Amino acid sequence: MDRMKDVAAIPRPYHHGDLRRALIDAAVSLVAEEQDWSFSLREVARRAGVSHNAPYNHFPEKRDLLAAVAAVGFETLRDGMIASMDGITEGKIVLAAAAQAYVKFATSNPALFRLMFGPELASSDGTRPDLAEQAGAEAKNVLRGIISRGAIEGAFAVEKDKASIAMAVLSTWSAIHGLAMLIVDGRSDEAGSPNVLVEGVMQHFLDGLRKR
Amino acid sequence: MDRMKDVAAIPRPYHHGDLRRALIDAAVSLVAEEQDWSFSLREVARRAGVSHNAPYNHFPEKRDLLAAVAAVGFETLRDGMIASMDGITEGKIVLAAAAQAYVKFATSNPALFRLMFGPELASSDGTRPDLAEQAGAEAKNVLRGIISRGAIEGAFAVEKDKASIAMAVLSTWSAIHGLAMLIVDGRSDEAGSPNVLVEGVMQHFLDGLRKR
DNA sequence: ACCTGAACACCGTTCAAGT
DNA sequence: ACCTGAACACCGTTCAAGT
Repeated sequence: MDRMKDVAAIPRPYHHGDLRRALIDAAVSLVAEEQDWSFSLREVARRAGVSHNAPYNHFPEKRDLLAAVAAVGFETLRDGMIASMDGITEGKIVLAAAAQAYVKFATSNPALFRLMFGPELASSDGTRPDLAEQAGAEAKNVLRGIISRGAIEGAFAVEKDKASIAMAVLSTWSAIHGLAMLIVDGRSDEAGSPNVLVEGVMQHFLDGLRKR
Repeated sequence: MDRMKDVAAIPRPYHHGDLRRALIDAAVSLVAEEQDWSFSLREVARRAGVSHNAPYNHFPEKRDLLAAVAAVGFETLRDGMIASMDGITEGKIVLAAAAQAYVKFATSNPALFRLMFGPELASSDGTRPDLAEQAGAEAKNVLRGIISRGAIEGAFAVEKDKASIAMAVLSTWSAIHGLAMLIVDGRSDEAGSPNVLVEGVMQHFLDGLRKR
């Protein structure tokens, strides 16, 4: 993520070495700094030290640059989830770890998280750039892997058929994603650190809000 | 500049009758039409038939107009939830009905829903305009009411103390809100209508993903 | 192929002035 | 108190031209 140093050292030729990369890096920084992606494309170009429409050689529209930023975010999110599961075998604990990583990512990168799931990436015709579409599926796939394995090993009360697993994945993702969103949006005014809240939600989710 | 011939022979007076209301109405329509709130304040003014900076007499910034739009949305959401519960007494069914209303609102007004929970309403100093802050608490309060009553009546396995109920409310809200967001964002590619998905999630949530 | 500079049609916001 | 018009400093995007 920090490959900006070597670029600055070299005297800039007419053709930027890797402008595409530099633009994405600048945009990622701007999202983090301003907690927002309302910055102008011209500002991104300024940061990269190029003219205000050099970006158009690499991204047809501002939206496409944002999609590339989102893709970086999805990679980081997926990597974080996978790393959090390392060495854990028990189904529910793997799930809890992944949930913690998910919410941790969201609270650490609130604006990026919102951008990743926002509508800004959709084009006018409703389609999403491939980059973001594909990248977005990855976090879900990690959850799917956990649920599938849990179902097969009997850790969860989920049938092994595809539809049941898909529904269980959606339910699980909803709970985690909703919590992350509410925290990021400042709508969770309960006391307690994110970790505690994740624990609480996963507890309710795994045990159910049923009467015993 | 184009002082149009008054169609209905009603000469528009220098002072608009209720410009504030007209601006909010125009903005609500624009959010629905464009599925987006990137429209300009000038466009809103045009729709209301006033000069491009008449709005500043009623809203210090564009953001404040959007906050008023969000507040309208929160009222509608709350009303929908309350109406859906009408006549139902059994705890879990009340909860399911409210969840359906919540997701129904989101899928019927995707852009408005996103605006309501988005960061666009927060002012630069991080505070949210009172309008949206207060309105946003209402949907949550409806859920709190359901959970509280369910806890007292023993419908849910939730302790009656304040902290337990607060946590249960957050868990429930997370599951419903997350599902709504994922559907609205087009990230739920499971087959099935929203209603079926809500049912599935509530089922998992109430029964728990535990091994029986 | 990649980048620049001028140009176009917009914005949000401010300000002095009108009613 | 509420509204207007001109003005300012911006945008995103297009285009012809440079390397």
